[in-house]
Amino acid sequence: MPEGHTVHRIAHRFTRDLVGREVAVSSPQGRFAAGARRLDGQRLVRASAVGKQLFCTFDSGDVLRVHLGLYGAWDFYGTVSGIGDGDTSGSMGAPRLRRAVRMGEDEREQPSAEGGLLAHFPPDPVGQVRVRLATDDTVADLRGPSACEVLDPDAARAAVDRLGPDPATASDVAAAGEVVVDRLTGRSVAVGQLLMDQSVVAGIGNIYRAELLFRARLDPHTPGRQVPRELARALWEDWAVLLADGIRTGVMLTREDLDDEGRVAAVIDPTLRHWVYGRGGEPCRVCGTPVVVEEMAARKLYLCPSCQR
DNA sequence: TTGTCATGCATAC
DNA sequence: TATGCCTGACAAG
Repeated sequence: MPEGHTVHRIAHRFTRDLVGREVAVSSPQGRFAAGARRLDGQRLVRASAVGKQLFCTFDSGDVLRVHLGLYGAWDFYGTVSGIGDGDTSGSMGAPRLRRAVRMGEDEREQPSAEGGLLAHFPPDPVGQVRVRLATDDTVADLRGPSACEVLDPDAARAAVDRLGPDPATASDVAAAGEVVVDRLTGRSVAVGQLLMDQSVVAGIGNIYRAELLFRARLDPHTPGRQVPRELARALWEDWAVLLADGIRTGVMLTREDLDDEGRVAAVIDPTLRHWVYGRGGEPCRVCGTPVVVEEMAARKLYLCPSCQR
C-alpha cells in the first residue's frame, strides 16, 4: 500500500537491476498478455516514478505504466550478487539465488526455510502475477495493480501531464512549488481533499496527508482559498522533506520530535511513527486531546481538533 | 478459521 | 456514492 516514496524506491530498484538490459516480459496470469508481447525482448531504457505511478520506457519508445493502487506490489528475485544492496559476500562460485524482496504493500524480505535462498531460478510465480520482467539473474513480478498498461510516447507524456508536481522529480523544485501553491490556494475545496488530489500535487496519500496537515497545525477543512500562500508553500516544502526521507529509509516516519533512539523504536513499532494517522481516540501527542477520525471524500481523516484550528 | 480493513483510484451508477 | 482490483495484516471467535 504505497504512497509516493515507495514508488520512487521501486524505480531506483528497476534502474539498478533492469535498466540497460534486454528484458523478457510475460504475463503469467494472462491478463496482460498482449502488452507483454509488445514489450518482450526489448531493452529497458529508463524507469522513473512520478507521484504514485511507475513509468518504464523501452527501446521502441513504448512505456509501461503501473499504478499499485491499494494493495499492488512488486516482488524482486535475484542472485545475491545481482541483488546487491551493497553486500555481495558469499557469492563466490555458483550464483546463490535469493528470495523475493517485496516493495509495495509491505517492504521486506520474504522468510524461507532455506535461509533466504531459492531452490531454483527463475522462481515459480506466487499468486496472480500480472506481469513478470526477467533477465538472466533478476525477476520482477507485479501483483494486484490497479493499473498496468503500455502507452505510446504521446500517451505516456499525457499521463505524466495529468499529475501535479512531484518534489522528487521536479527539475526546479521552487518553481514546481509555486504551481502547487497556485493550485492549493485557487479553489474552495477543503485543503485536506486538495492534498490528496494527484493533479494538484503528486504522491501524497492518506498517511502523508494527515501528517502534513498536523505538522502545519492546519485544519483539513480549511478551504484552499483561505490557506495563506506562505502556508501552502510550507506544506510543499514539508512534503519534499518527508518524501526524501521516505525514499531514503523506506519508512514513513513523520514525527520530527524523536531523537535517534526514538526513531529506532518507531521503525520497529509502527504505532510510534505518526502524530495523528491511525490514532483515532488516542490522546494527541502534543496537547492530549483525543484524535478525531472522520470521513473526507470516502477516506479516513485523522486530526487533532485542538492543535489544528 | 473467518471477517474486516487498508497507505488508491478508475469506472459505473 | 458503490464497486473492483486480488492481497496481507490483524482481530474476533
